[in-house]
Amino acid sequence: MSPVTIRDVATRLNLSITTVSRALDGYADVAAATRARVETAAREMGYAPSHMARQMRRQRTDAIGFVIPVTRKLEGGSRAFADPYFSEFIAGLGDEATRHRLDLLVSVATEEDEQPIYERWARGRRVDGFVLNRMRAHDWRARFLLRNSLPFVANGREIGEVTYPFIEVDSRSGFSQLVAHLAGLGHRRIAYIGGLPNLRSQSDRLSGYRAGLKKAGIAFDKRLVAAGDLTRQGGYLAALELLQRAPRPTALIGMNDMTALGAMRAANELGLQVGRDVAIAGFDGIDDGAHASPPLTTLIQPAYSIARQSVQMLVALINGDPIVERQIVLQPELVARASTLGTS
Amino acid sequence: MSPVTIRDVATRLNLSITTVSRALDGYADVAAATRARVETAAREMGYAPSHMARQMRRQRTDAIGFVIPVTRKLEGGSRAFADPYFSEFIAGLGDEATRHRLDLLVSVATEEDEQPIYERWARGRRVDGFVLNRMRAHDWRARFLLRNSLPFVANGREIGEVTYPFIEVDSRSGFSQLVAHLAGLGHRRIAYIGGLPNLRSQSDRLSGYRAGLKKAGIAFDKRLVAAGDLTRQGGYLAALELLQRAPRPTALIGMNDMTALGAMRAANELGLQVGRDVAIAGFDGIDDGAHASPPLTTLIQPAYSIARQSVQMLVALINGDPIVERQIVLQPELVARASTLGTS
DNA sequence: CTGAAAGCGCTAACAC
DNA sequence: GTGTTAGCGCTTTCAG
Repeated sequence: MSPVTIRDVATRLNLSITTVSRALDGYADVAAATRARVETAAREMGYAPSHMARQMRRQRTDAIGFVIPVTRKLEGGSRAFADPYFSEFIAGLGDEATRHRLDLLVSVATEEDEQPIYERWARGRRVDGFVLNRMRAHDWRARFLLRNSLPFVANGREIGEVTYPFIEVDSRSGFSQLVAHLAGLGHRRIAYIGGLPNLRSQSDRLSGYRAGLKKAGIAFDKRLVAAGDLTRQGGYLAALELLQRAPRPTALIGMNDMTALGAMRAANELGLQVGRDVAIAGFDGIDDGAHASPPLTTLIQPAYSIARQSVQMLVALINGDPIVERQIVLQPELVARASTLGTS
Repeated sequence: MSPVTIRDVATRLNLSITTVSRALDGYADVAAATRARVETAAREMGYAPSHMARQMRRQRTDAIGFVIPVTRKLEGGSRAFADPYFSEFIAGLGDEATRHRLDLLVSVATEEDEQPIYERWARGRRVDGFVLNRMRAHDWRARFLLRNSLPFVANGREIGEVTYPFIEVDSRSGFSQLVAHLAGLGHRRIAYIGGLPNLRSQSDRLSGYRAGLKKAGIAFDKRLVAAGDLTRQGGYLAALELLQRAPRPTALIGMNDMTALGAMRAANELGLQVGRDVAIAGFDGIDDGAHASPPLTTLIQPAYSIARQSVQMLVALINGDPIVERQIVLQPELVARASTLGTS
């Protein structure tokens, strides 16, 4: 059963394919009666325009691309994006893409093996545009796409002045707030578990942390800063070490929620009760944090709606429509829960 | 900077586009010298074949489609696939697709709004094949794709004899094992929190549960069966109710890990210590279970490798290659952890 | 209001 | 070994 083409419909109606095409596309210059006939026939014959032919003709793919970043492969070569932040993000991309009748192409890659994917999609003009996530301090992807004049929207941005459109969460101010929150609860030894040093957000968050300390009149102590890798495991390991130092930190901030959840686990294993013996907070606002025991204090960044907005901007970019705001900075929302408040 | 086409390369070299095409595709009947010239020129000019044109000509999209199932929308219209099982699954699909130089098209949909997506992809011939997940007892998708002769691989299968290729985890035997495990630990009042009744896996798992009870000489009590919806929240609510009944069940089995994790939360809130006061177990083997406190006893189903195998089968199907095993049934692996063993 | 014709960029028969 | 040609299925001028 080979698929029915526009030509089949035209033949059966003794019309030209032109007319069929226009009738179906809702052009005004088609007789109402003709349009009706065409529509009926098309439905009966199960005709749907070939996407390939259409995109070939219009030089548009009607697809956007997103490469899901993963920190590292798991044992056995397996590779999951363990961070639910991306689940929400993808749901947002998918929903908004569908609203614009766009398809979403995804791939999963570490920083090491992402390049071939971007090249394949870009050079083969597989997608009309990209959404970029987890921007690095210096990010070849932005330069590459700019050079190939492919539209993209970044979540976060590189260091320095930047002309491309982005949506960013002001994590500097967020972490400063978080420190203030903890200092307000009486904490003085507040540790920080960061991430990969080349991430833009790493420097932002760390500097927010330092700014918060300063404001609270607490001296920065670099021994209270540990490196994670944005995963639960990374947070776990870093916290395990931090919490066995003397004097022990009384509060721990994870660069993201997964890190903080890992830290909670470490605390548990060391027999410390989170919220009472040690305060722990994260950043992202993922569901798992809200459902952890105790529930995790965090800064919420609205992944779902950021994703949707990103797609909206991208669509405008692709269509050459004017964009109201090209560079958006959102404020994260501090949600204090039992992991720092101690009440359960 | 309009993209460079095969014609540009041909013109510059005074060759026909045919020769260029063949040189680049590695055909044997091209002079070595010519091939070298072509390759150099192509590289210099930054030529890459247009994917659109190529797929148009070959009548292949080189893409496969996967619709991520979500149980329901979250508040505010947001819609995340909260189940990390799918993160792993997608990573598997993505990796294997890449290995075959295929792209992965994804969308996120509830059972109510999935249909337009399948139709769009199928009718517009947007993908070469599909991977289906969370099969229902009666699943229109299988029938639809069969009717449109579009290749697909199912994870799980409908009720009754089925001719299409699938990969399935024998959850019936898994749940029977799980009950045996709990009965072996002395439990007699073992509750079960299920899912949506139309899911094939629901009936399988429930019947595995009943088989396990029977083997252990425990009478089935329908008051010990509650309905969840595969989400943490669903498990939480169901467990809350079950655990307040008298006599209280001493063990709880969740249809999947998310359900079990929700149940753990409910137990916590009721002041019950999981592993000591109540045993809880799930199914899936997601990372969150391993990292929960206490770690969750579960049946592991290898999402990542199932996904990869599915893609392999799909590729064979698409290419018309012979398939060694069309219908694969895997055994889940029981991993007993502290949530049932009580040791911490 | 409708139709003929030109291509989008590529591949694959089929000649030479 | 290389070139000519005919499309893949559609949209879009441009004529009628």
